[in-house]
Amino acid sequence: MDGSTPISFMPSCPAVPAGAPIACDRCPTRAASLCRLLDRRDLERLFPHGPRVQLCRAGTMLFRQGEPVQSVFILKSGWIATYKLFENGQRQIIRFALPGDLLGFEGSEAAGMTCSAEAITDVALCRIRHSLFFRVCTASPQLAMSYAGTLTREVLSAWNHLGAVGQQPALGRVANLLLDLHRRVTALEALPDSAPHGVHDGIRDGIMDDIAVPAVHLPISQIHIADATGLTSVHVCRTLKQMRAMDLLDFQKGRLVLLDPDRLAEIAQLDPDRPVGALPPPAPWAVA
Amino acid sequence: MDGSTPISFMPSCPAVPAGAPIACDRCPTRAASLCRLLDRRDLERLFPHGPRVQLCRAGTMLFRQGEPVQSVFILKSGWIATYKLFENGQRQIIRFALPGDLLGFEGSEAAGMTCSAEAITDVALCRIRHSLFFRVCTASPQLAMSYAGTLTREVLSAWNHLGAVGQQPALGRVANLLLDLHRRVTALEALPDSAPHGVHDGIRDGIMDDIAVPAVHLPISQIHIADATGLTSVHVCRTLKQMRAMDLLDFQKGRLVLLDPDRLAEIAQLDPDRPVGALPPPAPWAVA
DNA sequence: CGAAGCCTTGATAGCGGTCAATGTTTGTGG
DNA sequence: CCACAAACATTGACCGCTATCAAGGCTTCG
Repeated sequence: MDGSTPISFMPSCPAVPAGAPIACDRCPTRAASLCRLLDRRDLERLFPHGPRVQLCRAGTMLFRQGEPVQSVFILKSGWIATYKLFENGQRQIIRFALPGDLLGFEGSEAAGMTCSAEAITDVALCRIRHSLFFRVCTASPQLAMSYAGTLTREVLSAWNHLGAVGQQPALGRVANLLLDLHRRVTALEALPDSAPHGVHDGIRDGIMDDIAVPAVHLPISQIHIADATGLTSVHVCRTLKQMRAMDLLDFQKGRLVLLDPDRLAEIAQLDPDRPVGALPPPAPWAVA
Repeated sequence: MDGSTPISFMPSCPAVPAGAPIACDRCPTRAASLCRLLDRRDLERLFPHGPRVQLCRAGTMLFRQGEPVQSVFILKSGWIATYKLFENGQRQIIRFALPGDLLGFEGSEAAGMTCSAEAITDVALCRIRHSLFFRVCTASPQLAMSYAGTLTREVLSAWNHLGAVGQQPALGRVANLLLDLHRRVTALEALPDSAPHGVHDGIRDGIMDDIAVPAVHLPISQIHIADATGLTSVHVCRTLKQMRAMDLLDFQKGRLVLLDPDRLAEIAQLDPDRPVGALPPPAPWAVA
């Protein structure tokens, strides 16, 4: 591969013009511990010609259920949904990937990819061939354990999701999902050099609280919520209406405002905080 | 720690009398790739005084939701269920751990354990302190990647489970679960030196098939199935009855017979095969 | 301005939950 | 060996949460 050759593996994915390569310590978001742990040697092995970023438009399929395993992706900006399709035409959204998250490990040699991935917004991501990624991981225990940490967080998240979908009524499921997304978006925005993905308005509401209630932007529709929670969009609409009436939260046009976080947390029964960026200590070079 | 000191971290867990320590390459089951990859040096670090096995009675809690993270367990024999409890008293079984499976990574420093684990049958397991486990993994990239492989399989399993619970009706959920367990038990029994955990009867049924239909033993109740699938035990009972009437499968008193695997697979829409023991190439010493 | 996609709302129906009673199995102690 | 209790399985009656169907409104975009 030549450093000046633009990568283009999908028609609707215009490659970034191969100019100044975007180094990973200039990563717009550092949510993924991977980003924190990749040292220069790792980087050189992963990106022999400098890391490059691909851009994809909203709606692009990054991979499809059943395809052979090929690449892992580090999401740099934008949102991606992974989901399973069923024969009756329904789909289950498995997870929402946010900037810093890792994708492409949702398969095995034997079975191929078990999910499809679709860009919800325009996205930018780094693509790494599986073979290369695993070779580098195998050579760097720190990186391997960082990868393991990422996987662990995905498992915990999946189990939380499973608990909500399996045992909670509509109200709890929606609360669980929105609270989780809110937490993640907020954590992203708190990162030092993050691009402003969310809208902070500092709205004050009727609640007798001395702190402003911030609104965050979630680029998802009620249909996404429905497919993620195992409900129908019609019922999600009714549930959101109910939550508004209960002064729990307000979600309209992608604007989420938590009106009563405490009561919401009780309803959602979300796992306690999993700090997004705090788990592994940052590598020495990343501290500077 | 002295090699002759029996480990006893739970009242109802009689420690194995410290006799000949059970080496990991004598592992009764080798489902976990971890077991395959642990080389002698790893073993010595993990078990400075020789690996030992603890026995626990059915019903023992191995860890509880909210507890601080302490130990990792490699299950040697028996079944364990991990689950989340909700405030309304319901529980969601997250997964069934079978011999060879790894437990104890279901938490983080920040949040503690996010699940509880209870022995369904009498079990035997190796306990490893977290700090030690991660130290050894960090020192051995192969082991770290093996750990990552285990985590990946857990993620894929969780996502499959999530898809079933989120989008499939009762029939599909039960089919999905039983098919998955059947596959795993069968894979275990196929291992060279596995203890006979299942009952092979080679029953021939009305189906015009030239191979006998084997029955496997699943040590779970309809209540377990209900808690895992997000149904009630009453409805699981009805669903099993229906499946019997449809000549799909027969599950009674822990005896599972698949009568029509093809139709079942279609109903379950389970992910394609994830070979349990086949993923990582066995370490050289394990081949002998 | 028309089309497409999403949101909203109402009416109706069904899957699966709840409640309750009974049967079956297993284990324990007399 | 029997009595009894506990846990699980089974069945029926009834109900509620959520799906389905359908129609109309709102935005966005070409």
